[in-house]
Formats: sequence, C-alpha cells, structure tokens
Amino acid sequence: MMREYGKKLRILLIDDNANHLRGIKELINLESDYNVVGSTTSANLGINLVKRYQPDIVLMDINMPEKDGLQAIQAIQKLELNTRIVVLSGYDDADLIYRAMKLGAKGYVLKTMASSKLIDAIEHVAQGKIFLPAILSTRFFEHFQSVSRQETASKDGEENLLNSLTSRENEVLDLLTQGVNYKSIAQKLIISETTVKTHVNNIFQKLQVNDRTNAVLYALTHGFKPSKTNAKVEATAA
Amino acid sequence: MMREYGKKLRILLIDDNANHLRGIKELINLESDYNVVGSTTSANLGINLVKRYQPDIVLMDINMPEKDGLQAIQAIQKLELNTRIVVLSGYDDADLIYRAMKLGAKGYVLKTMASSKLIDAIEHVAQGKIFLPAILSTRFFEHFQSVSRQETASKDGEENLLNSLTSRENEVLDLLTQGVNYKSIAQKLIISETTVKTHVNNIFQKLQVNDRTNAVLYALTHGFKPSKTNAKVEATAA
DNA sequence: AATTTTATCAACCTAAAGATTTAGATAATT
DNA sequence: AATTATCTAAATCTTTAGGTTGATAAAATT
Repeated sequence: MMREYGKKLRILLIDDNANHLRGIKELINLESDYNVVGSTTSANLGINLVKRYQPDIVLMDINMPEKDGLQAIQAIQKLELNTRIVVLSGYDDADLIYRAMKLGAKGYVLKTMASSKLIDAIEHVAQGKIFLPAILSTRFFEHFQSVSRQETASKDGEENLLNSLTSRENEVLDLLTQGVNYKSIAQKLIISETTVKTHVNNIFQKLQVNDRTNAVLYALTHGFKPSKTNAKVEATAA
Repeated sequence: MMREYGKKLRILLIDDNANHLRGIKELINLESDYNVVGSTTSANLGINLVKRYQPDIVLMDINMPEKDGLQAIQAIQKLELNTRIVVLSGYDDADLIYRAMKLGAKGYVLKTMASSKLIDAIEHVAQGKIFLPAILSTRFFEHFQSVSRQETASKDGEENLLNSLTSRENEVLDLLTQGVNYKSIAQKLIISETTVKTHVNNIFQKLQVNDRTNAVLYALTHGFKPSKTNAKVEATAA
C-alpha cells in the first residue's frame, strides 16, 4: 500500500492542543517532505477528516484523563482504511501504551522524545513496521505479560478436573458450553436423553458443580478445549 | 534483583543442538564476562538446572516443530524465580514470537542475527528491559493486533443488546454469570424469587435467549461488565 | 479370568427453571 | 395531568433440569 515513488506521505494531525498542533506541523515541514493534509483539535472532526482524506498516517495525541484518543483510534480502525496510526503521547503509562497498541496503533512516541524520533516513527510505520522505542516496549510487555499471567494463573492448580473427563463427556461438555439442551444434545450425539443426563451428572461430579451454568463457567475459566468429534452447531433454540 | 557491583551475570544455556551449545558458550566467553553456570541439550534437565542454580539469565533455544521450548519457558516461569529468559530461535514466526513473549520471555533473538545482538539482548534483559529487535517486534504486533481484532469483532454489531438492560437487570445478570440460582439471587438482592424471575425473563427477551446458560454465554462473549451495587459472592451452592 | 472403566438406556421422581398474566408503587418524561 | 419506564410481587402453569437406582455390554486393565 505504501508510498509510490515520488509521492509524498500524506499525514493528518490530531491534537487537542492547538499550540502543539502548530509546532508539530512546523516540525514536519522543516524536517521532512511529508504532506500534512489536515490538522484538528477535535477527535470527532479528526475521524471525519480521516474518512475524507484517507491519509497514510494519522498522528494522534493521547491524553491520560480523557480517553477520547483511544476511542478515536478504535473509530479509525473500524473504517478499515490503509491509514496507520502513530500515537504521540505525554504519558508512558503501561496500560495506556498497551491499550493503544491493542487497538491497532502502529507506533507510539513520547512528546518528551527528540523530534527526530517522531520522524523516525512515521518513516518506520509508513514502511509497514511497528515503531515502539525500547523503554515503551518494556512498559508494554510489563502489562502484556502481567495480563497473560493472570489468565493462566487460574487455569493452573485445578485444571486437572477437566482432565478427568472421558472423551464422550468432553463432547457433552462441549455442547453444554454452547448452550444446547438435553434433547438437542441427544439428537446431535445420536443417543438417548437419559444417557445424556447420565453423562452430564458424571461431569457435574467430576467438576464439583451442581448445574449446567457452573459447569459451563468452570469449563470456560479453565481453558476447556473441545475434543475431536464435532459437527457444527448452528441453532441453539430450545 | 540485578547484578551487584562486581558480580558476574550467571547464565544457563539450553539448546538441543550440542554444537550450537558449544558455539554459544565460546561466544559468551570471548565477547563478554558472563559466567556460564551450566548448559544442556535437554529441556527437562534444563528446568532442573534452573531450580538448582537460579541463574540470572536462561538462554533458551526454541524450535518450531517440537514445542518443548515453549513448555520449558512456562515451566521455568512457574518457578517464580528472578530468572529471566532470552529466546534464541531460528524462526521469526509471528505466532512463535507471540507465544514465547506471552509466556514471559524477556528477549527474543534470531540465530541469524549478529552475535553482538545476543550480547545486547542479554545485557538489556539483565537490566530489566525487554529486548525485541524491530523486525521481530513488528512480527509480534502483527499477531497481537490480529488476535485483538478478532476479540473485539464479535462484540461490535450486537453488543447493543447488553446496553438495553436496566441497572437492576444488570445486577441480576451479574449474579447469573456467577452461576447463582433464583433463591440465592433473591436473598442477595433482598427481593422475592418471583421478582427475580421477572427480571430474568426480561433479560432473556432483551438478549434474545431462552435460558440461563445462553444468557451467561451471551454476556461473557459480549464483554459484559457488572454494574455498581455488588456485594461479594462467596459460595455458589444450590 | 476377573475387574474396572466407559458408554449406553429405562423409569421414576423432585426440584428448579422458565412462561404468562396481572397488578401496585415510584420515578422520570412528555 | 398523562404517559412511560422501572421495580416490585403473586399466582399459576409447563417444561427442563437434575438425582437416583439398576441394568446391559463392550473395551480396557490388571
């Protein structure tokens, strides 16, 4: 999608501070040959400008307190254009970096960084690369790995309960986690409803629960993965 | 936790290829002042050596086909030591990088990279930083953002259904997603069981489902977040 | 060969869940 | 003042869900 030879990179600036906006514009005009196609202090207006001009790069300011910036990133991503977003922020907060990248930002630069970093970021991102300086990368991964740890932590001590299920019980539990009732499970597995109940009761005992909902909740929070034999389930009507 | 002044970094090497192992050992002895406290071609043995020597850094080889390496990372992380893992891999596969980092690796270097990169990586990671070269960082984020897109994609078109719930209905749904039955919900909210049923029926209609399980499944797969008034729920016994 | 595990099913029962209708009391809105 | 939304509740009913007992048969284990 990138720059054809001789064509200038088209950039849109969004920053709620009009002074910053002017400063960045000057910087880009002085230190690069990019074409600033627009600039605005309003996130909402910015989204409309992205639609209209479809720039290569959006330089997006993000402030901690108001999370307009993150919402704007999400809105722009939803347009599914070839526009890439570089965040320019005053905050190196791990969660903020994490969320911006999660929403699809391709670069993240701090306002306190040398102006050459900003040009670097735009250049890298325009070439399809991610630009995240080492310090911010470390911050990002602090958060990312912390989230991952929490996800796997619960699946640890007790997930043996799921391992005690037979393959048939796994098939039944799989259907339970799709909200299928006894009758439909019986039809899908081509066994009688009583047999299904027997399996379900055995599942309950093994998972140490008393009802469907808690069995499903247990399965979902302990990394349940369906077994092999699985015809697709379209409808879930009772 | 890091290196006290004058103390050498203690490093353990794990690589299933004995030749590589020797090569890396020599490299480290030549180009750094680190102390290689052990080296092994066996992932399982490696884990035991980590327990015994508690090195500052583990240099871990990862091969695509066998995923022993990833499991070894997980096993070492589970020890909860101050040992940091640097991956040395022949593959720049996005998913492999993603999973290694997700499991807690602090650095990732390709075998094809200059040997100085490896020393760089160890040095950075020892200082508590993340080391992920630009190319690999881009690969990582390809995968990370792709996963995030999929997660939010389903929550998009229809999540309005959850928005149509009243605050009381949200409280009831919150308890439903914890596997609480009618009687207990009534007790917790200090209302009659009939009232709970009324709320639940309204929830079903708004979420377009016919039973608890599907209501819970809908809530969980559409980013349901409980409202305000929530006394803690300890037991879930029927 | 004997035992245990797994998968199957019937028949019966209780308890819980879900559906429906009607209605009173506030609170918010028009 | 009138309407609508929300929360509450009773009464009644149908339908699932869940529990229990007992039994058959093949497969895997000991």
